[in-house]
Amino acid sequence: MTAISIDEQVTYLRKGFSEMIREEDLRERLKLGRPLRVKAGFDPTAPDLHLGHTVLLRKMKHFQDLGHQVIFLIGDMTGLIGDPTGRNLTRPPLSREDIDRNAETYKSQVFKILDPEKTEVSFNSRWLEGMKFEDVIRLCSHYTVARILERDDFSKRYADHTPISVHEFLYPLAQGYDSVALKADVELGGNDQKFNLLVGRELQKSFGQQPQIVATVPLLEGLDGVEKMSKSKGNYVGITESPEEMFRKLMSIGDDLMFRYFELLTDKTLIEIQQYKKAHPKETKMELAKLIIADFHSRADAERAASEWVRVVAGGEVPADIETVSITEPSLRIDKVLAKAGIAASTSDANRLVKAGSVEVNGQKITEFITLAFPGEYVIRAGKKWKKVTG
RNA sequence: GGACAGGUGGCGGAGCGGUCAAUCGCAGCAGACUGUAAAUCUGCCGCCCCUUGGGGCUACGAAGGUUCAAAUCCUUCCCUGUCCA
Repeated sequence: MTAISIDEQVTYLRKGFSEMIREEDLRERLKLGRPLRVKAGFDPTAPDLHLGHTVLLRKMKHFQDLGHQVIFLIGDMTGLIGDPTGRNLTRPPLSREDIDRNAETYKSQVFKILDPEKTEVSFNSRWLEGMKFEDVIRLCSHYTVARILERDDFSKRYADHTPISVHEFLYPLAQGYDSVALKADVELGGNDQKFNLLVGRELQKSFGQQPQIVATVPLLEGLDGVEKMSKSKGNYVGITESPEEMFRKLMSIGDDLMFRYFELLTDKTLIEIQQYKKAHPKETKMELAKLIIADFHSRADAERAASEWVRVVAGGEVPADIETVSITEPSLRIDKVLAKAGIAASTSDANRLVKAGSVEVNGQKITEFITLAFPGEYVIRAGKKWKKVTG
């Protein structure tokens, strides 16, 4: 990897970024011939990583492929503030316990993509926690309110009369200071992080360092194809999910979105993706799902998930891995069973499902409030939810 | 510190003493359709009880109060925004 030319390195790294500030700087930095310190910060809000995170992780991996040092920074301290990016409301701050637990989850998951040998895991509380109020004031003096307000979500919220708490202004400064503390050469982040990343450049200059190169990846749209993929929106595919679950979720995306996923989540070239556009959309989508799943499980798992999907969703047959719920009562009316098994949110909800004629017991559609006797075993379905109930 | 405006279901947003579990839009769920999805159409969309239609309970920032009756009126408090200082 060391023999590779600067041009080749830049070409390899540039692919997949939506913006790089500035490519000339990266070129210069690479000429130093030492491993670059490549930082990417993660807010410890998501207990599980999802495909949206992997767009960035894949780029981090590319730096590692070229021998650079990646710093996986967990923003445990800034998590206490709550990143205002992309929010039109103030985020609720996380508790210390939440943050610690989430951070551990991160660590256990990122190495599905990153090379542990070339990854340094760091926490920004290491330097932020010890700062005195005086230090904070001094840090704040490096930046002006007008410049902070340049950030579009702040100015939008301000214009919309949506509250902005003063502490939220500290977020970009803290994140920028992380780059100073880490002496970062490069910082990677999502498009929405551009402002914060640029603050890092400014602060590094203030602190007498060479400003970091900033590179941003596009934000991955969630399964709905509209909002960005996020845990809280529920439109995500978690990287620890089962192959079957991933398959089902990926097959539910819109046709346009699948090409976007090909581009950002697989190693297929743009030319190959063009070819896919001519193929059958369903077959293509299945291929996409298999490719993605193979990254986190195995090719065999992916194939298995595919055939399971064909059997269950296309064929309407009973899924292989349905959850079993046990009932202790000697007999229970169907609406109670639905609620108890988690198929319906409440018995009222179960009521509606029965009346809507969407409940099946052992393959038979039911229209009346039958009572199930236990001990016994029933396979119950309503919509896409299946449960096996025993007692 | 002062003056004004406002806080309604996951979100947006009606209602302004009874007919309000609360119009409507979005989101969500289910059914039909299909190449999976989307789109479209239909139904549902607080909780509990009996049930193909009813009954009860809890809700409209919080707490009190007026009234036969309040999301709707009064008081205090909390929160948000705007303008002035």
